[in-house]
Amino acid sequence: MLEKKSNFIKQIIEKDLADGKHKTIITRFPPEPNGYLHIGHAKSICLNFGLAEEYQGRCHLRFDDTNPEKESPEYVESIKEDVKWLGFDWGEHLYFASDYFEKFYNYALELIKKGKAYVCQLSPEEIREYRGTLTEPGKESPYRNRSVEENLELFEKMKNGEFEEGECVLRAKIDMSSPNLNMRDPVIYRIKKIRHHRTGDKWCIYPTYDFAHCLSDAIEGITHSLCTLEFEDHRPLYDWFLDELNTPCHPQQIEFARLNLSYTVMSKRKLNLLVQEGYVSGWDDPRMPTISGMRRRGYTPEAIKDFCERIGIAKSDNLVDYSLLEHCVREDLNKRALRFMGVLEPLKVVIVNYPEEQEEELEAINNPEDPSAGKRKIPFSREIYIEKSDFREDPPRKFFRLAPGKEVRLRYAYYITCEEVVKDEQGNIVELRCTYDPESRGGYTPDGRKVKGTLHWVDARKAKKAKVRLYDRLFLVENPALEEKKGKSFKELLNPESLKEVEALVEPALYGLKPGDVFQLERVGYFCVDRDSTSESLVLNRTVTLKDSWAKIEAKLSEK
RNA sequence: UGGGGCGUCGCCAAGCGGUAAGGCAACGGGUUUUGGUCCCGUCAUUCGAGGGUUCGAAUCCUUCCGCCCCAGCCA
Repeated sequence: MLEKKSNFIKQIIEKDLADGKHKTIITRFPPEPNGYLHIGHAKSICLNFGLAEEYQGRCHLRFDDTNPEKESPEYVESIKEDVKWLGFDWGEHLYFASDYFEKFYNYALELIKKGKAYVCQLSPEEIREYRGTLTEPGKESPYRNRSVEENLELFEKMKNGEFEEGECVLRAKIDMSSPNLNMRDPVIYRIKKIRHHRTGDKWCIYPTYDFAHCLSDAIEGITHSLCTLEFEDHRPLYDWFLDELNTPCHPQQIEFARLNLSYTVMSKRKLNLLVQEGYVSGWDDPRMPTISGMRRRGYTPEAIKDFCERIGIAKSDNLVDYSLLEHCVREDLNKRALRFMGVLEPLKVVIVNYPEEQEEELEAINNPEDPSAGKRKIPFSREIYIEKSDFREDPPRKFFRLAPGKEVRLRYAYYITCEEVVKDEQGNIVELRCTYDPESRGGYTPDGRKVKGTLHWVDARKAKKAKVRLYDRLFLVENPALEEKKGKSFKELLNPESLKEVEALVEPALYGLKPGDVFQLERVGYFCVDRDSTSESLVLNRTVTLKDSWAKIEAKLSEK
C-alpha cells in the first residue's frame, strides 16, 4: 500500500490546525439511505474517515434522512454494514438528521422571527415560473412580505397538517435576482404526508437538504464538511443559514470531484434501474460497482481503500481506468490468496504409461508469496484434465504449452509428452493420449532438462465440479453516462456477455472453503466462494483474471 | 448571452516563481515449476491557446478556447 498522499483538503486542514482555528477536526459521512453504497461513496468514506484517523479527530456517520419518500431502514442497515466492512468505526457517533427535526423546526421559527423566512402559497409550477431562468432574474412571490405573526401562524398550521401537500412551503427570504439560483428564496420546508421510517407520523413537514445539512453539521460541531462539486453553488446558501441563525459553530464546506469509473455507472438512479429492471441480480450482483457487489465479487476492503488512496482527491472531472482498481485487487490478493488448481474448460488427458490402478498424492505449495501458508497434497492418477486452451494441434510461434510431440510440465506433478490426439466424428478434440516421465515426479528431472510450459490440471477421479461465474465489464463503453446523454439507451450500452457460467473441475480441497473465501486458481485468476454454494454444489465468482501476457503475444501474432 | 467550477503524458495526479514527482496503462529486457509475482529499463524540452510581468513562469497578470455543474416542494 502506498503512503498517504497529500491533497488540497489536507492542506486546508493543516493550515486550520496550525493557525489554531481548530484544535481537532470533525468530519462526517452523510449518506441518504435511499440506495446501496458504491465505490464513489467509498472514496468519500475513505476521505472523511481517513482524515479523522490521520489527524486524530473523529468522523460521524450521519444519515441524511430528510425525504421519507425515498428512504428505508433496509438501506440504513446496508450502509452501516458496508462502512464497517471497509474497516471504519464511527464509535458513538451515529446520527440521523431526523433526530434533529425538532431543532430544525426551532431554527425555522428563528428565521421567520427575523423576517428571513415566509410561508409561500404559490403552486410548485408558479414557484418555478417566479424563479426566473439562468439569464433572467426571478420575481418576488406575492406572499413574500407577510408579517412575522402571519408566517408563524401559517407555519404552525403547516406543521399541524392543516394544509395539503403542495399547497404551501416555507421559503428563505434572500434575493430573487441573485445570479445564483439557489439564493432565489429557496424552499426550506415542504409538506409530505408520508410516514418517516424513524419519526413515524410525528411530522408532516420535512426540511430540504440545504436547510438540514448545514444545520446538522453545525449541531454536530463538524469542522470540515466535505461534499462533491455539484454542491459548490450551494455553499453561499450553506453559509447564509449559518450566518443568519444562532448555531453552535460554522463548519467549512469544501467540495471535491466525485469518482467516475470506466465501464460502469455511478448514479444511484441508474444502479437502481439495473436492479429494478432485472439487468443484474440485485444490489450485490458481483458486476455492480456497489460495495456489496464488490464484496461478493471477492474484492477486499484493503484493495478498495488502496484504490481510493491512489486516485487522489482533486477538483477536476475524472474517469478512472477500471484497470487501476483491478491492479489494486490483484496486488492485495497476490499476497494473501491460497493457490489451488481447477480447469474451466476441461480436456481429458490419459497418461498411457501410468499404471491403471495407481494413485498418488503430490505436494503443492499453498502460497509461494507466503511460506507460512504451508503445503497441501493433491491427488494424481492415470487420467487427468487440463485446460482446453493449453493444447493446440497446430501451435503458433512462441506457444509453449502442449502440442503433438511436445513435452510440458504438469504443475507439482510430472512431465508429459503428447503422443496422440483423439477426435470425435465431428473432428472435435476429445482426448489426448500422453506419456509421462516417471523420473520427473514433483516437476523436476535428474537430467535437469528445461521444459518451458507448466500446466495446471486436476485428477479425473478425484476432481469435483464447481459452477463458475465469469464476470466481465457491465458496459460496452468507457463512459456510459456520457453515451446516454448523447442519446444511446441504457440497454444497448450493456455488455451482453458480462456474465458467463461454466462447469469447472476443481481440486477437492476447494470444498473445504466457506462463502466469501477468496483464492487463486493457478494460471487462471482469483475466485471467491459465492453464498449460493451448498455442501454438494460449489459456486464460484471470478474476482479478477490473472494478467495474461500470452494473450497479448497471441493478439500481436494474429495482427501480422 | 447569468452564476459557479475545471483544463499538467492514453487514465488518475503532484507541483504553490527557480527550470515537469508518483501510480495505472503501454512498450522493451531479466528471474521464474503460475506466460502470475518480482526485478530492471523506456514513456511530457513541456503544462488548453495567445499575449504580458520577471534574470527566470505550469506556477503571477491578461485575453481567448474547451469541458462540467445549476432553473426539484431530490440529495
